[in-house]
Amino acid sequence: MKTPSVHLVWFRHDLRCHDNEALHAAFNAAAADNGVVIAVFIATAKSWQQHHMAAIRQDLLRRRVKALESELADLNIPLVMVEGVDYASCAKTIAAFIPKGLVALYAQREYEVREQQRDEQVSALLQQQQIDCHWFDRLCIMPPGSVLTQQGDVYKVFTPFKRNWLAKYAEQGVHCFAKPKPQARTFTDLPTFTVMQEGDNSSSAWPVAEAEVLQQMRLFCQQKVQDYTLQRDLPAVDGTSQVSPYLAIGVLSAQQCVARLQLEAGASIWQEKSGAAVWLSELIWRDFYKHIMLAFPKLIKHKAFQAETDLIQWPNNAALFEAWCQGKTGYPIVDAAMRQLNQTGWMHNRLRMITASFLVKDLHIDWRWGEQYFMSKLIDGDFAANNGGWQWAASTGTDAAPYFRIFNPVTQSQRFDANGDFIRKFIPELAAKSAKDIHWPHKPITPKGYAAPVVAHDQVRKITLALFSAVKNQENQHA
DNA sequence: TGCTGTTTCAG
DNA sequence: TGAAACAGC
Repeated sequence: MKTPSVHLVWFRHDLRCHDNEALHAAFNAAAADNGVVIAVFIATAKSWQQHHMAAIRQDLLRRRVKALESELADLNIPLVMVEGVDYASCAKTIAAFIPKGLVALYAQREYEVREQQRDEQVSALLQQQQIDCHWFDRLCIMPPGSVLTQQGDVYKVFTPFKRNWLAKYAEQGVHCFAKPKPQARTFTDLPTFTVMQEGDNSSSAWPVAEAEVLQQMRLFCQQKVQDYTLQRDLPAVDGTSQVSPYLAIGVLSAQQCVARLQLEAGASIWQEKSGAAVWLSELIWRDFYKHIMLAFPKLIKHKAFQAETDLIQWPNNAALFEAWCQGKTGYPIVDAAMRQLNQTGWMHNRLRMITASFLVKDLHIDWRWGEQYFMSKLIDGDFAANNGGWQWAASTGTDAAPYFRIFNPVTQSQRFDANGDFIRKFIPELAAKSAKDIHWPHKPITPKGYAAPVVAHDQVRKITLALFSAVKNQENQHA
């Protein structure tokens, strides 16, 4: 019997069967030439380590790949799970793996520098052997390059980007690809390979079955999104979608989120400040930061978008950094937030802004220290979103908060955790404090077991203003 | 999705 | 007296 043509889907950050364009295209091609579809995932622990990927995120990834294996098996697609090394060796791994009859590879494109290099190497290698590569731009809702100013430039400011994005969306909507039907034949003549290792199960609180994840997103769109505008800011309330870990590894696509939102919320997505519009806005931020990252590779090298802010000499006091990491700064909302991160691998977005502002503008520590720490702990750690968020908070980014926007951690705490419920949950030392006193528990004295404030906010904020205005003035003089 | 110090004005 | 508005950082 003749060897069938083989179509290989390479799963990376699109670990799903629904709305997977690469998988969909491979199916169509196999149907056309009477071939078969197979799939591969390559674990690259060394690269993940280099990128400071959190252990809990690595575990989520490995658990998800195992679940994907059985979901693909229902479609008669074998998923080969290889324990590789790093991005640089992926071409070698694939070369060693190439099955008999392979005619094409299908994958979703990624925009970080090393990921692009990896894909170029794989492209070159397969081209030598007359194997086609098909790359798909499905990581963003609107692919990079499709949302540009009238001059053809990449937007550097979010609001006009969003306006243009929404106009495109109004015009063309979003398309989702159906989950393929099981293929009639399957391919069993797989090469030998190093089997992927299991994770440490640290992410077990997060389900990984595709159906369950989809259901969570749908329930959010049905039941919670209408209250999102206000509820999303309260860390004590379960008012956010909680889909970020799944978007980060592609159990869900952002397109699926928008399509479902449209279905449930209808025209209210066009209504300013409706929950649907605000949640959609968050998804547009996700696109915005990815577009910016691709257009400005210096961001991947951890350079500040606003170059002059890299002239600031951050004191980088190691003891203060340690206090921040451990949640022992003496500022309850900051400490509760950091403990939530350390204990659960996730932090509420409002708290990400507060803790980031505090690290940079109260403790005077380089935002890159915080960026890396977040990556090393977050289950949803995504370079573009994390870097974008940090540069926004640190006032070094494109369309960032102005440098003089310095959060007062006590005011923020009073406003967004008014009863102190969130603080009490993560700081048992303060459990007895009243709603009034819990935000600043140091009067008349700091409770036993809780940290004294490591800095005085009203003093350090003035130093921040001076640090920034010095480099801004320098900039003006050069100009 | 800012804070702070100051001014203004109704009551 | 305190809410609201405002300007500057």
